[in-house]
Amino acid sequence: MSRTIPDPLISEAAALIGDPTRAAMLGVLLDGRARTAKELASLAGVAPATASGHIAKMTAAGLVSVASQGRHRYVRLASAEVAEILERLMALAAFARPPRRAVGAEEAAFRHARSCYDHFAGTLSVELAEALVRRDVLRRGPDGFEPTLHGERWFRALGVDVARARASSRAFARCCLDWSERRDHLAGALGAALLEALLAKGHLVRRKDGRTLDVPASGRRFFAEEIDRSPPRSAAAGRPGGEQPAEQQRA
Amino acid sequence: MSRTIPDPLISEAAALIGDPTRAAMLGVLLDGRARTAKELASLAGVAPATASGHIAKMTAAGLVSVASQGRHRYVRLASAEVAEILERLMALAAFARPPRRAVGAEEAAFRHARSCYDHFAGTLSVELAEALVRRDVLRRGPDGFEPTLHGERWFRALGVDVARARASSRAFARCCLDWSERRDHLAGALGAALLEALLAKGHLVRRKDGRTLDVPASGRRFFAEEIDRSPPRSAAAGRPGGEQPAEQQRA
DNA sequence: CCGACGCTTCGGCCGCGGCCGAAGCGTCCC
DNA sequence: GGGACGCTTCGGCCGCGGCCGAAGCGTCGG
Repeated sequence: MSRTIPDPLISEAAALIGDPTRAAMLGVLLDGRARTAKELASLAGVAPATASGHIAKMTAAGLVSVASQGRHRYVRLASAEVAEILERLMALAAFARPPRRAVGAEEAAFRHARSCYDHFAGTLSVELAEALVRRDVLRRGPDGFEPTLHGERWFRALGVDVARARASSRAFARCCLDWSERRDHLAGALGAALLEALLAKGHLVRRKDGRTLDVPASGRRFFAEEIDRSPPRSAAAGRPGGEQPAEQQRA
Repeated sequence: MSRTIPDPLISEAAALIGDPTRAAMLGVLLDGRARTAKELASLAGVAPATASGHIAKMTAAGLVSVASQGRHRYVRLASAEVAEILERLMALAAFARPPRRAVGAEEAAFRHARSCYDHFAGTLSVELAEALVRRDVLRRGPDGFEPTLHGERWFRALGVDVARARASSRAFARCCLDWSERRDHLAGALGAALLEALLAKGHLVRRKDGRTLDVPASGRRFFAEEIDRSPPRSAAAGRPGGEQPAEQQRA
């Protein structure tokens, strides 16, 4: 019997992602930053020659894009779509396998606040997005979220250039499903601008390696303020401050 | 340097999907129907022994689930999440590669109306979902769509048991991004019930093989009626980015 | 009870593809 | 110009994993 239309399409990209070395590289790139080929090689634990081959393949398949700059070649994820697929694959694996062991402080922090490609993800980001919807800063629209007029002021007050984000060629304010939370948070150009602003204001701080975002005191104040400003939606919603309350999920 | 947390998680599932034979099987299962191991073997073009091994691996990883029934073992996709990841991978491949050749009638029909796991997808489904939103039958809510009170009547008139869909353990009315359209359509328990009802009423007819859905005369009348009942939204419905030439409106 | 059938397990074959070191090319900086 | 550095290409090694046929187990039906 003839195979139906879609199969070779599916397997191509998946086979690329499926190699552990390439997956490690993509995992690194998930923070949205660009990396040189050598950096990726050492982070993934292979020789530069090997990494080079991987990068070439992933570029051809549209998973990553490369920018030459001097004698360096900077590699980054090709698009937010790629990032989202990677996040979903993580979600799949996390729920298919048993929860293994209790989560450590490292992983708790990672689930709490991290960067996903170029925007803000994790428990805290989901709570923020939901609070913004309750406060009528954001509304759900046909293409994800949409800031209200009142909401545009909120973003501007944070230092986000809403007009520039809207003018961007990419989706303006998509919603992105969080793998650890299974709830939406703000992505797209506006999400990226928001993360940028939160970093600039020092409410979030990137760790040097990895995607985990630390939440310093000023950030804890900020999020507590913004999230609690609206009627609590349920008993469990609170606790934005602590970054390692042994967030044990699922028995 | 130590690899960051997520990599092995990502590559596991992806490696499974990445094998062409397994991808072929998953592609077949994307129509939501359960298949016996032998059927899958012949559809994927391998010996039963080979297929058996693949099925075991995919089951362990939570990609498919198996139900023994007499001497048959029925295989189906494990969840709507898996189906969505597969659809997204297709989208990625379709946009990374050039459109290759002009789309044939086969593929045009496939893009127009097909089943995606257990719900209705394709151009027509996207148009229907958007029309239902315009007519206030559906609204966008925090977890995808939500039927209005008036909308519940609409669904019931079609023979959809809304209360049962809502009681189901799975997500009630998620929105699912269409790979060929890049726009949302109705998924989740309500989406599944809707497809069921449309098939029962004869507005859609499954082809024996593959996921393409044919739209007989009664269905064409139904969709024309339901979609046109609201003001047209704009001249060109699609995003300018991915133009599909000759989206022939099947006869 | 026996044969047909569906499925799985086992053993062995084989090829694809990841890996590296060495060599080559381009860029930068002294 | 020369050397250090980043990256790529090439050749060759090697192991993982997909594939099959044969054999074994369970189920169904006459």
